Amino acid sequence: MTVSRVLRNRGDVSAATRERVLTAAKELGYVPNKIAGALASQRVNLVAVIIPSLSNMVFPEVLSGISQILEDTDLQPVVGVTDYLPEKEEKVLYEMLSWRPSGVIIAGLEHTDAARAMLKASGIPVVEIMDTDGNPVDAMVGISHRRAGREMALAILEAGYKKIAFLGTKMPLDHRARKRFEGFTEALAKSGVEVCEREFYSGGSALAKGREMTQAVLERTPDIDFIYYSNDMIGAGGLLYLLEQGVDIPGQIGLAGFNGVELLQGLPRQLATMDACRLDIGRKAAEIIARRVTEESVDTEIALSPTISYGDTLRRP
Amino acid sequence: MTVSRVLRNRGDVSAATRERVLTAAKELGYVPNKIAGALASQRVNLVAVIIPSLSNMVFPEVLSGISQILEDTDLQPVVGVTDYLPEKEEKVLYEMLSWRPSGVIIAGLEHTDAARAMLKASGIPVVEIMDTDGNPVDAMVGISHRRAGREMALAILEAGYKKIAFLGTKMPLDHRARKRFEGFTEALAKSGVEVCEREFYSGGSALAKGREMTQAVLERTPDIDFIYYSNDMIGAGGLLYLLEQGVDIPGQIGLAGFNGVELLQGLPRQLATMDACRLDIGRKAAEIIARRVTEESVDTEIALSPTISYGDTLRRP
DNA sequence: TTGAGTGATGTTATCGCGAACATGATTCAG
DNA sequence: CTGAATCATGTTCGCGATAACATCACTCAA
Repeated sequence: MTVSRVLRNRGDVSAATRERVLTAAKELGYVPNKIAGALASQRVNLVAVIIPSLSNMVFPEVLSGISQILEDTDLQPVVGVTDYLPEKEEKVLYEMLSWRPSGVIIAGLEHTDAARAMLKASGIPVVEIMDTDGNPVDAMVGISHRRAGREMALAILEAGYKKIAFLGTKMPLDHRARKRFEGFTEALAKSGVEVCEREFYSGGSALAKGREMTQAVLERTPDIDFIYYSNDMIGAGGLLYLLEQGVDIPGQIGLAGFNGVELLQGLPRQLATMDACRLDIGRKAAEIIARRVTEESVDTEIALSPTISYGDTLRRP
Repeated sequence: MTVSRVLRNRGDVSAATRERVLTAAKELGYVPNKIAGALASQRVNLVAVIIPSLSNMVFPEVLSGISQILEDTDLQPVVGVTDYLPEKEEKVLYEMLSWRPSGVIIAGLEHTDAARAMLKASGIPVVEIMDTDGNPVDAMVGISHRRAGREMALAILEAGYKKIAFLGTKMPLDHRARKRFEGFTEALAKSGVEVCEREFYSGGSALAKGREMTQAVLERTPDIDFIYYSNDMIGAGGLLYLLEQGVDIPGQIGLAGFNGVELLQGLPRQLATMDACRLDIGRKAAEIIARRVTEESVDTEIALSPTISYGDTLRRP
């Protein structure tokens, strides 16, 4: 018992015994068994973080925001990856919940019924992140992708572009990309404009895909004057390709991506984009969990507002 | 007890009761408590994976290799990030070991004494990955970065380059980058060549840094004819910069990076590089853990051989 | 001198499950 | 028809810590 007190800095222990315990522990290479500790105390200092992918760069950044905040608490993030598959999300969630974490941060608002039920039944704080177009189980932090698509559409129209193409990922599973696309086409439609070309990819090097798709749509429809990419990586690929072709950007063709990834800073031209507030989303989500764990109550719906960065590839209004 | 048997598919349970249990569990939203299960069975199906960073792209790929293999077992990876800090590594390791995982996969061979002691004392399989220049606590899977540096040096010399610069990360904490650099300079020295310029960065967008540093060294030493970058991202930045400047590559200046990242495929020219076998490292490491957990004994030292890819930026021999 | 207060340490029960063994029912070979 | 094997289910105990309470020694004010 005294050992337990020393190792947790709890209760009164004389300096002498504390010292003895500490040296003995070091000597024996003793590592306390958190499993037993958690079972006895009914507390687990883990926060389940469930995201679709680690190779998207977006998610490591969210994670980094989460870590920043949790580092000042005794909570620890544990990551699960779903590969954008609802069934895998359900499985991962089940696995994580069976460890009785102190909270869950999960990407997206779309989950299987079973997953949603588990989240509700878990009795722990749940923050759904990235997206705010929908109803959260508990709390949510993110941006409206529909609005992001709309705003980009308006900026493009305002800049005078008319023949607009959309290049993106195959979207059945990426709801946020889908919502951006929907918002985008909606806003164009209101001005009587229709996307004149669209192309979707999956897998492969995004940069290379951006090139290929850009080339493909321009071959089919040479008079395109704007291309909206569903992410910056393929946008960067397209930008590199068009520059090589000697196309005047943003005069002849304008370009925009989405995410505001750091990578863009090294490109020959700054691609127009929209910041997805990734770091902030992670931080805010972690804050909600941290507060909730300490019994405070908090705002549960936070919609951040991304702003357009015009870069060098979209004429300013 | 019967419930336990049903939920773990162990022992005999009649189809009827199994059914009853399953429906009851679903109805109640029952999620078994792994904490108690682990405590009772002394088995935890987690594998601790400890890596320096998630934003390096190298590590997500290693992780993906690990996941691929572990998916066919009942093991699950749990990731800890150290930010290249030895003390944080120690802390993360301690935290993870206190959950009594079934195995540890940890990047690098350099750890604090305490960390090494914990690994030894843990009594579970430990695989140190990425690097083979040193002595593992238990098993190791990786490539020799020293040799990678040497081989690149030889290829460069063979191609006839003479004024060679090195651009990389600030290395005190990135031992693998350091070893590559050491192998590189060593091999050059054997041919009486010395690196004529070197520059190190930390933080920021790697692509942008690659540009800046390339510009900087060329301003200082305009007659450089080869630049070896410690990773592909800064190499890509340098490549983009030099192409903009209208430099003849690989005639006037040759370039090479390291890692073989997918990104390169979308660049205007293919950067010379060396594959770090990331996916393979992850797979092999996971295999070792999986085998060991099932009592099989396995090879414990696996050195993979990366090969040079000449791309378009290094003259072929 | 006393007894309340505090500081340091010990004791016991408990967390929710699984291992090991126990039990009762059924099957089946000889 | 019997005894052994098999199947289905139940019982008991213990995993390694913590919560809650208990104990004992000591201090100090009234």
